[in-house]
Amino acid sequence: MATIGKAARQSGLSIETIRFYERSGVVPKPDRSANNRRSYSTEQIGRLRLIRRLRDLGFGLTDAQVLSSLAIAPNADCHAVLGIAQSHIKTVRSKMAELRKFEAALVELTANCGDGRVSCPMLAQLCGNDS
Amino acid sequence: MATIGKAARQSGLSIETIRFYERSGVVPKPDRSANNRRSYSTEQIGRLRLIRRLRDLGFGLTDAQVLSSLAIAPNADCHAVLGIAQSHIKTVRSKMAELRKFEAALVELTANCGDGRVSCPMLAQLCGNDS
DNA sequence: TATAACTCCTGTAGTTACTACAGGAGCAAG
DNA sequence: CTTGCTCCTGTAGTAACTACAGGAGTTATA
Repeated sequence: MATIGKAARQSGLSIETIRFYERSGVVPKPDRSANNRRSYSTEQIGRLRLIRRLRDLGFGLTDAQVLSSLAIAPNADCHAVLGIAQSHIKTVRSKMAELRKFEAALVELTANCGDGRVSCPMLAQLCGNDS
Repeated sequence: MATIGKAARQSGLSIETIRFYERSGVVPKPDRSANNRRSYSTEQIGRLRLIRRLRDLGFGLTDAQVLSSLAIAPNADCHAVLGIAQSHIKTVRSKMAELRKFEAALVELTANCGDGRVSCPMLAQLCGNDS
């Protein structure tokens, strides 16, 4: 059984984040030791580490909570996992598409910019009346 | 001079968003008509529309505020505009790189998933102790 | 043994960029 | 005279933390 500091070091999360996860129900409340300190088992630390990895992959906390629950279920439903993961892949791809559009527009807008003229062609173009 | 509803329709922002921009100092407070209603000039509506377009390009509100101020300055400093825009392009590109990493990892993790096995290879891999 | 340094506790407020009310008021049409 | 439209202020909620304040217990050193 480890203190929250050790759990933080071993999971890669901060102490504050672990307390926040507990407060918002992402992980179950751990036991408390005699002096009211939180006490984590290796399984619980593993769960925290899994959640950190899922977050590192861009999953939302809700997904991370569901997936980490599925991970400890004895007969984890792989199809449910796959569904969440594929939906997340779709989200990631549509965000990438959005960013690509941003980039193209920005590169075009700034193409004529900064050549020493007084008024800015980028803002001039964006100030136009047509949508 | 237009009401906030008209300003919203003409700028593409919602009424609530315009009030929020005013509250947080992104745009200056407009005049009020006799019955305490906000009253917008065409210049102010243009500024709101510019801010919406900058937001649509992914600029943060702080950048949008600075850029929309530069837009109405008589001798707008094009280099300042260019600096903000290029910094934003960098941000967009690094976010894209991050998403590409997410996508690659997710595709790999889910490659062996969902073939009817009982335990999930994706979660099994993420539960590992290394890293 | 005293004290300094460290970790832990609870609770609250701040971040970004809004969105969604609650509760009220002025104004026009039926 | 009531219904409906727009407007007003103010507050609270969203995602996922982060950063304290203020206090208490624990450990290391002088």
